[in-house]
Amino acid sequence: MLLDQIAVLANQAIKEAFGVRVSRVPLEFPQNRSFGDLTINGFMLARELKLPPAGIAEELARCIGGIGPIDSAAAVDGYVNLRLVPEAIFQGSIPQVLHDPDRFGTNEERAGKKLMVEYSAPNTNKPQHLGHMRTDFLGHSLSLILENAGAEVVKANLYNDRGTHICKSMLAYQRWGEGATPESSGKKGDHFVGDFYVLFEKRFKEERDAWIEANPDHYAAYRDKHGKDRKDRDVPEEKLRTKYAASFKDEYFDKVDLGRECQEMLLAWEAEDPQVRALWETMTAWVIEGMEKTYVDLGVSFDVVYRESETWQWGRAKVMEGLEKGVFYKRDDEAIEIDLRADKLDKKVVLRSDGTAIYVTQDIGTTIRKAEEHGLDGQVWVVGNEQIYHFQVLFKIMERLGYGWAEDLYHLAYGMVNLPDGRMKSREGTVVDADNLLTEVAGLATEEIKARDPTGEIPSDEMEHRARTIGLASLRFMLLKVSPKNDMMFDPADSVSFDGDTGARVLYAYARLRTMINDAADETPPDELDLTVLTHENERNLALSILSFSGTTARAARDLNPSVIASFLIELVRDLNRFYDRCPVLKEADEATRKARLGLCRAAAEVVRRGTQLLGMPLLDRM
RNA sequence: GCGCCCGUAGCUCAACUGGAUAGAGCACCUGACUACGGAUCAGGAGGUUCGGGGUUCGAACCCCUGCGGGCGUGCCA
Repeated sequence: MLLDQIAVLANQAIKEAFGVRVSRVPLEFPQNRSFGDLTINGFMLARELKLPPAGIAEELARCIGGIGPIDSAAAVDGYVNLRLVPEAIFQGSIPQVLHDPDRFGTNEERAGKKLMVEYSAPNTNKPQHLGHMRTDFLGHSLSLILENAGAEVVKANLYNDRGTHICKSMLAYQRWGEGATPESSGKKGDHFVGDFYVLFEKRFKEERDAWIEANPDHYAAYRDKHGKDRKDRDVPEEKLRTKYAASFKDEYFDKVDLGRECQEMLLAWEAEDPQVRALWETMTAWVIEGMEKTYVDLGVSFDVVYRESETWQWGRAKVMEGLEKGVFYKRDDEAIEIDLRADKLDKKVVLRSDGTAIYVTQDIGTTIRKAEEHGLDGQVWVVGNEQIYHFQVLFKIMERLGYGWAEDLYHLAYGMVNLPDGRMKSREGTVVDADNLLTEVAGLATEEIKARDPTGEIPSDEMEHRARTIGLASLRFMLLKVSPKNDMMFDPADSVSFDGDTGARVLYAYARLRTMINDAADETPPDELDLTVLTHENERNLALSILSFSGTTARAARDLNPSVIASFLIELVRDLNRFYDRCPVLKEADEATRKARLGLCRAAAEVVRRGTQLLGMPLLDRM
């Protein structure tokens, strides 16, 4: 590899000039290309060499200029800006890519590690929405990025298929479903069940409001207790009402028939009541069937699927072991707890006083089981940032239990997806449904394709295929280009824009390359190309962009961050478009130049393919 | 109350974790060879990086403080 070679040369120069080798040569692509092709950061070297940066840069520039692929070196403000021999840049990129495209851009960042990535973790009572799409895409892309970094990755999903929320839709169906099925109603299973979940919430609210109406004293009591804030001022009536109503969710759930029945149903489920279980089996199967269809449409997949209905009891035995080891202790009320205050966390109950499991109990069991079953070196959870505290607690518990791999557990806490008019609330129907969104975006892509196909030659099934591919790629790219940890804004109107920094632009660039390569029908082996004819700045920049791919994939793996790949693709595509604009390929008269440029195009196409592959984006040969 | 996260161009986001002149896209303005596919390219305008202190050769990034927003703080998930 060219970059490795330069790093070695630089280190030799450092040895000659300063008498010591450095642990890592800080070789970077400069943020501004006018500085040079590559740059060595003298400030970084200064730390290790304990000498002033400017002096280091000047000395190093003197030693290294003109050696091998380095054409010239200039010391500027503590940096050593390198200008490379053009042929080295092209030889270092084009044949490198073409000889083994699938190897180009792989790295050793996670070599030999076996890792599990858990993502999606849906509730099996409603269809997926935009928020799920972020974890679906992030988790899937991350798995690909880690594999590319040498890891063996197990993609895991966990269906949250038990609990109160599941009983809600079951109860609503039991009461008002009239024996309908997804087939009889013509709905996808997850949507069918989700509608009953919404219906439950609606009816529950009605019953709750009626109950409040009939029991004014109850609200009065609540007001007496919560009506003043800490500074003894009156809480505004409207706000108090809202809080009061919200408190029904748990505290007063059993005051309303529907709520009480829901709790009874959960108990019946846990007691394995055959009727309840039968209903549960049926409805869960409907949802899962619908959901798995959505996964196919989204292009995500899993190697193993856990179900909470199976895992929820796994943690008990582990908690008991921990109790014996003294990691946990039993409180007076029989609840089992851990005190994490020494680690800046709080006390946390890990098993209820009645011996039943809670969320952490389940996760304690599942985490250990996963590690043991699959012999994992580490685990990653792609879960929203509202659960940061939960994972801090979980990881600390693993550490206290003495698992060596505890330090290789990582919560990739992604931010919320907001809409222009606020946040999504499933109860208020302000969610963006995944299936609908896919269809909608595909529809808009169809318009764009038609606008470019005035003769209407594209057959309808091909049209459908292209539209869905463009739509999916656009959504993937849009959700992945933002740094995972940050909250993001999703404007549905923008999601269908095909100009600018979009997935469609990347697809377009690729399709353009493919048709060009096809039309050329030139299979000259890379070694037979005369690359010395490539002299244009735009050719050079494109090749440099290609060279930066490996560093990018390594960084993505190191930081568990797909967005750096997205940024890379945007820059690569920009360089590509600039290249096209100034450097004719098929129309080029000189045969050697035409072949060399075509080689550059073939290499670029492979890198676009590799990059999009890591984001899980589908591609098209024609658009 | 306490804890964590965030605040960068009108809008949506970057900035390789402390390094050069803070960069893209959208929107706005001006241009481009009858276009190897114009879903493009060239250019313009747009910034006190929320305010105020500090740390150092150097700060959007670290520390303190104030303001604004989000999320947590369950024997819920």
